[in-house]
Amino acid sequence: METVDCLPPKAFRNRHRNSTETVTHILKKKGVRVTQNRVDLLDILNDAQHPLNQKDIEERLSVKPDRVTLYRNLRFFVDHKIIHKIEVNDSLTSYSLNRTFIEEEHSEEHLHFYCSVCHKVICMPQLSIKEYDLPEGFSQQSSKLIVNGICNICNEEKQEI
Amino acid sequence: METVDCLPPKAFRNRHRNSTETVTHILKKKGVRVTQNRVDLLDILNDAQHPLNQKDIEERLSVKPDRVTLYRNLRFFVDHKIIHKIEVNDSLTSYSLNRTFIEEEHSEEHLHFYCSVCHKVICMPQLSIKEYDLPEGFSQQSSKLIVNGICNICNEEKQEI
DNA sequence: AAACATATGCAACATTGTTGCATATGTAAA
DNA sequence: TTTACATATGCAACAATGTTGCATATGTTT
Repeated sequence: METVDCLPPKAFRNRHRNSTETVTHILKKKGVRVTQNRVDLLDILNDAQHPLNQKDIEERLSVKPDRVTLYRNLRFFVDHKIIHKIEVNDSLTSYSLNRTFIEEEHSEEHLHFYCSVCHKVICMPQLSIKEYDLPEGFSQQSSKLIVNGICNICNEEKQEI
Repeated sequence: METVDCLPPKAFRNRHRNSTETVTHILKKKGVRVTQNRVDLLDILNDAQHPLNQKDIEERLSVKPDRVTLYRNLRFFVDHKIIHKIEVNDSLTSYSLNRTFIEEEHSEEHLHFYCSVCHKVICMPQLSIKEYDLPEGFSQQSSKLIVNGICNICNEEKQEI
């Protein structure tokens, strides 16, 4: 079972003043090259409070690398399990830092919430995906659960109107 | 909560000799135009024992309509809730006839299994998606659960080797 | 500082989704 | 059955995203 944990634990968030340091540490630990593009990309994902899609990331990059480079680095990080890919729907894929890698602790596969109003993806590591009794002969490798709905912030705004 | 039921109930499968008749009936009941393209498309989905992707469908069509027409009709049927769209992952979308529409009965949203060996999507209407207690303020509209693994047939074949 | 493996940018192409528009076809009314 | 009209279709074209090959730039190790 693949492990996923996309929200920064509080302890972790406060411990590191300098995101770039942390991110560089991750890359070195993994034994891959530390380049500006990669550090920038991971910095952004490290700072994010929820998963970001490729556009979100591009918007936040001060120095924009070639589209292909960003694409390749995202794939590279996914392959190296440094970031986690969340396929929300046909046309939306989000990415988040895989913090289990840093924390050396494991969390179950969990639910991802997609707000149909603000289109944010919200990671809910506290909600593990429940088990299902598959029919005889079927074996499970991984699972993904996307819940569509309205998030707390958009629900509040709706009330105010 | 959207209702989904992709596998033909046995009673239903045996009742109709002529798929085209059934399919024409569906279109008429919905009050939309009955065209050859649409009947062919629904025929294929009606005959299928598991959800099909656009390529699967194209392969089975004896008379191939324009790519755009197939695309438009798939979207049209999804909008009219005649077929159900299953977004398996980034690059794979499958479609299945929405039999709840014919049967006038409802089933909960359920699990879809994706076999990583044969790449088939298998519908498991007997496994309803379990409920989750979302955090305060979040409301749920729909959900989708894709379980990746190895299906019964591919597991059997693995044993034989 | 040199040597080498790898990351990057660029050009190019593939796939899928999408729109506009002229023509063909299904359907309902005469 | 024919006519009239709304809608479905095919075609051309374009957008977004994913992907590869290759020359050049950069990082890492010695």
